[in-house]
Amino acid sequence: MLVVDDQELQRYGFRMLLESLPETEAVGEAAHGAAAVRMAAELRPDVVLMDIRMPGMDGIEATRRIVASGGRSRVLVLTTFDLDEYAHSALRAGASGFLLKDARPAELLAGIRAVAQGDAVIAPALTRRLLQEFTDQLRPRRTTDSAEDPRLSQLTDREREILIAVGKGWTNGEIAARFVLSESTVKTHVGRVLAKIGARDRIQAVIFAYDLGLV
Amino acid sequence: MLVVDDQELQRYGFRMLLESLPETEAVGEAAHGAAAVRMAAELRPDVVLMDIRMPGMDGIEATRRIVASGGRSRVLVLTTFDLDEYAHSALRAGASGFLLKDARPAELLAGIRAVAQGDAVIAPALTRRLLQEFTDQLRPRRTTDSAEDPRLSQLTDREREILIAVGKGWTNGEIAARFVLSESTVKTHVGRVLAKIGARDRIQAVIFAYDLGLV
DNA sequence: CCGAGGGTGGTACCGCGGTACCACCCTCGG
DNA sequence: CCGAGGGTGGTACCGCGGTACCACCCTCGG
Repeated sequence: MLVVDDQELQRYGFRMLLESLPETEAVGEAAHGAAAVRMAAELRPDVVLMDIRMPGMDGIEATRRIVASGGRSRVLVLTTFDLDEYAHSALRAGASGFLLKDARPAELLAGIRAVAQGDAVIAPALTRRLLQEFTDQLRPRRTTDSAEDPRLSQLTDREREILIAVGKGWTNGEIAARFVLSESTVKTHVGRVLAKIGARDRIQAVIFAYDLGLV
Repeated sequence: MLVVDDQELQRYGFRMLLESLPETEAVGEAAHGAAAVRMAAELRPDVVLMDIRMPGMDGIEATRRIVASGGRSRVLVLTTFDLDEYAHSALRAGASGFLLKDARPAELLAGIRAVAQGDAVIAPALTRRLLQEFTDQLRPRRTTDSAEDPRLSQLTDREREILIAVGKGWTNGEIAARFVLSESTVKTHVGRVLAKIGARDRIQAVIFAYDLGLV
């Protein structure tokens, strides 16, 4: 276990909390990122409690280096700020968790245990946003983009469906089969889609659909 | 608060746990998805505790409908299985949380509180995988993919150039003009590219190029 | 020196894609 | 009630895309 924070009082608080746990062995301390990276390499702690805002190398960069070093250490970022930017950066840097310092001790301890076991934890307030983004990426974008690109908003619902099908690489015949239409109808729809979005052929429609994230 | 589970004993357990909370008011119960959807519409509970495996309409579908109905109800999925499939489906269906039934009561309660407040919770064991996928999606694809996809490495330099040109939506004639080739030659190259990457037509080649980040 | 493989070019042929029309039905708002 | 617009379906026609061949040249390694 390694506690990284530039404020001594804060380190002291964590230390007290951690030493109350039966399973926690030694606790190392570091006051800034560079020291954290060095001590993580020496002590090889299971878990590193990492503050973000620190003079010199910040917690994000320190996390990146510790994770990149390939050791078994897992980093749990603890910060007073619930800013999205920080959380994102921390998670991209390879942190196994992101909690707020104002979490109750029980939550904090549960989080530490989870990270020690190889799981991950994220503060509930952040989980919602993360989930939001995640599902946004999974599900096809909706009305938001339609407003962004005037060409898309010209399309009727049916035409939009057809465009997405074209974007998936389906032939007119396949689209006809899946939508239970005649191929003529599909051709008509595709033709109108091409005209409206200003595409020369369905290939440019595919590119258009990809660029707008429809597929 | 609405508890949805096909096992009466399980519902009883949750009920006992929930009624011990000061902030919890009434608790409704449903034994299958259809009843859950109906009761959610009537009772308008803050939180719905949803089991996945149930006879008839399962928890995923019930979640989808409750969320789609636009009410204020938030769904916390509770299941004995930590299978990725379930979790993904549940989250895509719009669930605000996904916890395992074997979580300790304190975690469960914390999860319910978080969801009631509009936050989201995910079981630590799942968070790790979700994070993994999330960060995988965030980072841009680069040269690594060339090595990753064996189909790309089969292409000669010329064929790769052609593939990229196809991905830009150029016709054979345009490619011929820009590369100062005959259209026949372009056709030959395109044909070989399609064969090597296993594409039916140039449209699927375009999609292939996009998916690999070539364009 | 020779063979393999990549790059180029050609011919012949078919089919799907795309355009240009037209027509009919349904729904909905003026 | 009627007209507009969306959805559907059809015919006719052309051209590009794709396949199946074949051929020739160049480079490079055995």
